[in-house]
Amino acid sequence: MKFSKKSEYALRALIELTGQYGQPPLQRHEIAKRQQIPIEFLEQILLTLKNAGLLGSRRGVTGGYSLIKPPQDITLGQVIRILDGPLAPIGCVSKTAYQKCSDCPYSEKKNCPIQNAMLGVRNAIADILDNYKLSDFASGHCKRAHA
Amino acid sequence: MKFSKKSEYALRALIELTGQYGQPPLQRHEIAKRQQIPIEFLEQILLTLKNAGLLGSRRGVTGGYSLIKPPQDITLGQVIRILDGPLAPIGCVSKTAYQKCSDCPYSEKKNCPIQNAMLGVRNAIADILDNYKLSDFASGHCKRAHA
DNA sequence: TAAAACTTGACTAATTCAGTTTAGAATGAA
DNA sequence: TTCATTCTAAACTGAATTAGTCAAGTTTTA
Ligand code: FES
Ligand code: FES
Repeated sequence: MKFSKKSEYALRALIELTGQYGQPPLQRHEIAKRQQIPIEFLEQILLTLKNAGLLGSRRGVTGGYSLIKPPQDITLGQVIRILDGPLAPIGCVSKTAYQKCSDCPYSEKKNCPIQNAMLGVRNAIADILDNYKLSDFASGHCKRAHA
Repeated sequence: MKFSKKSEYALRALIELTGQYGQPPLQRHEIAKRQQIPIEFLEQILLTLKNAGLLGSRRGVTGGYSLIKPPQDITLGQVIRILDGPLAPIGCVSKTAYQKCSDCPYSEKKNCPIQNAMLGVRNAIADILDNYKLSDFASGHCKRAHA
């Protein structure tokens, strides 16, 4: 149940880019240095985020990466789904990538006890991550797990 | 962020064993057949659960596996931790297997925005799974993610 | 005693993870 | 124009994990 290093690095890089929002682009080597991320690996991650439509980039000597949308319009849920896939702990409760459990004997009858439990888990995770925005990073804001 | 097949099979096997609690042990081939799990793989899982103190077993012709504790004393959290390790999405928010983030620049100052967010996630997951008992499976009980 | 059942450990193929390498294309300063 | 700087794209790698499989036991009891 761990997030990959990619997701972690992505979030760390996005913290830097959030701080730079509205200013000139930030270069990969600057992000890598500040966050201690292997630069070539970071590159891969930034490209993925760019292709997913979160970042823009400019080449050449004054180039770099920058957020393409305001930080309050990007959620942690989006970022993590891009790099790690669906949030759900099991395919049959994913909203963004549902997959029927081929071998679960309760699958057909829609009364699977495991599905029941895991749906709660997936919703709890998504409720937090889909409401936590990049802008909340800057403010040190902390969403509560349960009121 | 997916659970492994091991955890899934373990829970499915435990549903069967919960139904059998207080009665003679259930044999692995019976569990495998009812839940459509490859028998040698199931064996591995049952052994792990046994070594973790959840199951007992008897050998020989009338043998099999059985729960060693009442179903209301075993939580999904316990089971999943045995097979998949800690529930936390990142080492620095795990209560059962804490690990410092060696390369996170905020790690020292205890003001890591990622840690903040992920602690919420880990607590939400643990709140559900550590309160969901095997006995809740039988009753079709569904813990709500958020009141 | 022999069949049925659990026990142990090693083995494997396929995939994923974390990262590296290589080659190329755009930008802008000299 | 030329050239260093920067991003782009893809293939490549070694280690670890996943999901099983296999073989050779030991224990129990009919
Ligand atoms: S239907 Fe998905 S685990 Fe049962
Ligand atoms: S301290 Fe763990 S991610 Fe920052």
